[in-house]
Amino acid sequence: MTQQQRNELAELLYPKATLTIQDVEKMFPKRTLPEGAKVTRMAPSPTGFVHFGNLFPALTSERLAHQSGGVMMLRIEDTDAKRAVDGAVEIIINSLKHYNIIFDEGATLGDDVGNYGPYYQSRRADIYQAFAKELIRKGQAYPCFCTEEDLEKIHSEQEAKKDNFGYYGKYAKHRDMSFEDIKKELDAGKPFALRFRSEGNLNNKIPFDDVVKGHLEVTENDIDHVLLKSDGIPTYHFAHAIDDHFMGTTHVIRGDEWLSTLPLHLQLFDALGFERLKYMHISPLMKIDGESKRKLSKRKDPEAALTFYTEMGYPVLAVIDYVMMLLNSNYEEWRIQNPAAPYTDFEFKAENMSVSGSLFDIVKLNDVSKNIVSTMTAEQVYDYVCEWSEQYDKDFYKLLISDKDYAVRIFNIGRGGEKPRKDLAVWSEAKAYMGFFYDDLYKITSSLPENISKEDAVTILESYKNIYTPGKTQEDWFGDITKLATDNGFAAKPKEYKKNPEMYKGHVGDVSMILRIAVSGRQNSPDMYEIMEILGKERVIQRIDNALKTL
RNA sequence: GGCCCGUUGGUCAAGCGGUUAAGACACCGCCCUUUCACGGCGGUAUCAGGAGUUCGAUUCUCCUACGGGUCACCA
Repeated sequence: MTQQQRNELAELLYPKATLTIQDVEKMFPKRTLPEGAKVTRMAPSPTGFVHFGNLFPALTSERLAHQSGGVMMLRIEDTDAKRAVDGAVEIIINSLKHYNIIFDEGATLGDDVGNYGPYYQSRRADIYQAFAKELIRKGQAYPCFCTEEDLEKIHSEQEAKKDNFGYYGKYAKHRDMSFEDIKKELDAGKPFALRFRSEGNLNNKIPFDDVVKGHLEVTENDIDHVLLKSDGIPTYHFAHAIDDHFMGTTHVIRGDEWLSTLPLHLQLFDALGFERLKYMHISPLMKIDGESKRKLSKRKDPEAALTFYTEMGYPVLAVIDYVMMLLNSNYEEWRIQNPAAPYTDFEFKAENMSVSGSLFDIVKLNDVSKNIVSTMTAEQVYDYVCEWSEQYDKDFYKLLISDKDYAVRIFNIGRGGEKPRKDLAVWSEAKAYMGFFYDDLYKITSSLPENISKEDAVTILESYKNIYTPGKTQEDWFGDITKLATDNGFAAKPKEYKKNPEMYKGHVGDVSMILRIAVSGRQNSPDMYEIMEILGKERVIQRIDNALKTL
């Protein structure tokens, strides 16, 4: 084909695309940012599902951009109309916002924000086509008239011959069509896709330095990938090259499933005359499934959905901390030294990122969460539990807001000080933890331990009713219980009992247990003294009476 | 199958030629303790295998095994 014909072909193929590359260059001036500022982006397709794994590149992008005085963009990759879901963009923005990931630029629920838009790829067709035409003129792209069936046939032929899959070499039948033949197909109204004319060779390796993975050696790409689909909309690869170039992205942060198409992307940047960008490929989050590991799956694993964490009531900061720990190996150490510092104080470094994929460990998440919750004030915990229950447990919510002071006092048990209680990991556990404080939820669910007779229990409860006086110091309060123990043949200290078990019915702990079961309805509870102080005399007596009837 | 990446205790991992191979979670034991939780102390447990380079390999090279990813007009 002559240069003349190629020029003509470009017009023939995309007659409506009048934008030139000079126009595009004028549309997107270079960014002026401080030295070292990173420009990152999140580029989801609008499928309406935000995966837990999406948090990894998202948080990485956010931290790197914002801690360097850079910019983080949201670009919607809606080039595949089949996959688009209504309301998906809203879900993406809101879910990420929930995890403190806020975009400086890009798609919003209203108008785009920023000077490098549109940030919806479906609205950038003319931009892509300007470059497509340029590639056609340079002989680096050509139309392919294969139908879906044609491509399937090629695929099965390759399967049979055990050849590599793809549109390349002898399988690329439209690669060298003459101008006249192309014209004939076009005149016949045949749809076409625009393919990249790859000069790559499988025998050549491309050395490449990934910011996370380090030095890699990838094989050149020899497949003539589709650049523009038959509807004139680009594939991801072509859009990625053009958008990230003109939007001024400095670091492309994405999952490492993209590593295999990296050679194509590099090729495209070269062909378009763009300077190559820095890439950070992040390993996927894995999950153990029987004997083997696999990617955390949207279909099989409920914890893959971001909504799972909201429903369970994981504190946002706990989830962020857990992700940060997996992302940067020294984050956990930093957190131990700075238990209450905001995570944004931590210096996030690409070189501390893990090269291989890690297993999702919900037990660890729970531990992280307990630590986070233990640093909160009672008031904060109250607010979070209210926020959660308003949505997921309305009855409990009503109880909580009916008397805020009461609830805050409950959450305050064991809180603050050097060694705070670490009991709550998720808000959904709150009800089981402290529900018994509310008469509606109080119920004796535990029977007496075997070593305590019913008679003793009755005697002790009856006597305690007469003794109990609120407002004492904890010391005096416990003195009463100790006396009750010794008066009834129980040892004052567990150690005395252990020394001479035959001399006693039990020890003071057993006496406490009787009261605990009566007052809280169960064998485990936070500090009894504080519980009684919060419940107040009337409720305590009521419950003892109830226990007397029930036991 | 081709191509690419990876492999330190059950999990997350530090390590970047010479270490008693950190730390955290989990587990077990002891201590503290009126229950639970917390906390303290201690313990079990790891360099996938094989060659090579080296005075010396967890660290470097190669091979094997295993695991993962990917091979669309999806992103």
